[in-house]
Amino acid sequence: MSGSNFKHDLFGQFARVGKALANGNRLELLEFLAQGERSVEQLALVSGLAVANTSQHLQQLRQSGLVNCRKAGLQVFYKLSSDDVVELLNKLRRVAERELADVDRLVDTFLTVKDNLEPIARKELLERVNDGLVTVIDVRPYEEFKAGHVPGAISIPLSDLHKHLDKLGTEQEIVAYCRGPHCVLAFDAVAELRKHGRTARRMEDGFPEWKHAGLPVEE
Amino acid sequence: MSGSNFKHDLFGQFARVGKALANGNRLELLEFLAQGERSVEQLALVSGLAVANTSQHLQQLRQSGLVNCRKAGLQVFYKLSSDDVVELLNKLRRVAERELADVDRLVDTFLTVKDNLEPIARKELLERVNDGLVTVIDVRPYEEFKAGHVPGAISIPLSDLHKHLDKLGTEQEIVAYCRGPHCVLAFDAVAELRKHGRTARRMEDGFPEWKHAGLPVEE
DNA sequence: CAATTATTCAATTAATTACTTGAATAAGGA
DNA sequence: TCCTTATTCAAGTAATTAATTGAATAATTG
Repeated sequence: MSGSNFKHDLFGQFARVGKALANGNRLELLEFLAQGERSVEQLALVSGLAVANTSQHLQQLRQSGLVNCRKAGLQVFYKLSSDDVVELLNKLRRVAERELADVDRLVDTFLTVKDNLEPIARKELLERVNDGLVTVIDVRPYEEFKAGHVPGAISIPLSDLHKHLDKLGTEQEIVAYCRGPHCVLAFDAVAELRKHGRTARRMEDGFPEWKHAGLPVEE
Repeated sequence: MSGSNFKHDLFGQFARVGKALANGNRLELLEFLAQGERSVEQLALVSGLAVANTSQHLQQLRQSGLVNCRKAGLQVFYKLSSDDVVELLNKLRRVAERELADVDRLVDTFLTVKDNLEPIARKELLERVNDGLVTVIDVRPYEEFKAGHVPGAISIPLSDLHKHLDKLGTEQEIVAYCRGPHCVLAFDAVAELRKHGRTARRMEDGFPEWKHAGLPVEE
């Protein structure tokens, strides 16, 4: 029986799970799913992928056993299939962060996937703004800021960020926001700020969602 | 800097590690490397890949930070870059196994075999060896046996098993072990032995784990 | 120095994967 | 019943990846 291909099949099966982790978009979907159950549409929005494409990625994840789904009315909700998957993602993230930190052009301080992904909630931000604990910056183009913004926020379009760095102290936490969950302006702003030693996070979603949640708006 | 899509880069970097895990042959190489440092040639031999191909896989693994290497004379020795990698592999294995257990077509071939081949725990084995109740066979290549093995075990490389069948009586239980939890040598050996009417089981995990557990080793 | 050896490089081919597009389901509401 | 909506399917193209081959590097040995 020594000529068997059990071995080959076995590692092939392992690799199916590996393959599921081999694509940045799928990893992003998994990270969002780590926060809870989500519909296909939500996931498409947040990842910036086409719906059909998102659906296909999700099916791959399902076939490799990392997620499962339930249908509720018109929507299909996906979630991670077990805590093992969360742990697997954590390990993967740790290895990626630790190993790529030295080698790569992306400096260690901002290759922290989780921090970049875990934005500050709107309510928490509102409290902190009221207590004067954070500096909020609006990194959208000035026109959009003028049309309405989070109270107390200052306008620093991403392209001008470097000019305003000295205004932003290293003590107080900085929170950046932009157009919404699939806008990357705030991601890049946070990366830039961290590179210069500031403590920075993204705000949950973006201004449209802030306004839609009925929170105060300044014009 | 601000023109770059940081978010995209972030997950792209993250996926580099995922991609390294996306191929059965690379996973097999990693499993062997989990046992310790190995030369390219050794790895090629054990995995059945061409040397050039092995070398290329190893370079991919190195670029994703999972392994590193040192040159000693003519040879290049690769090893896992940290314990985090071992943990990552363990998580991957667990998730993959859980998935294999319920769903798949491979269930018919490999997994039902696996179920039939419930391994014997190391401690239990040790007791039985001491009481002379079992015959322990080491089915790894002779070189590996020579470098250290379970006390009292006899070396029967899988490829030679058929020649030694008559030595192995039908009365006493036979326990086979190999390199580790995903080395299939012992699986195949047990399958072969059972086919010939012997009572056979695998030992839990393999020799590296036995040694690591602080159990006695014979050289 | 020439020959040997282990490994890597470079170029080719075959296979797999990602994304897009437009159509098909399937559930719910008008 | 027909319309709308969320999701999936299927087909095509572009891009990436795996394996093979033969040549190129280095370190060692005779």
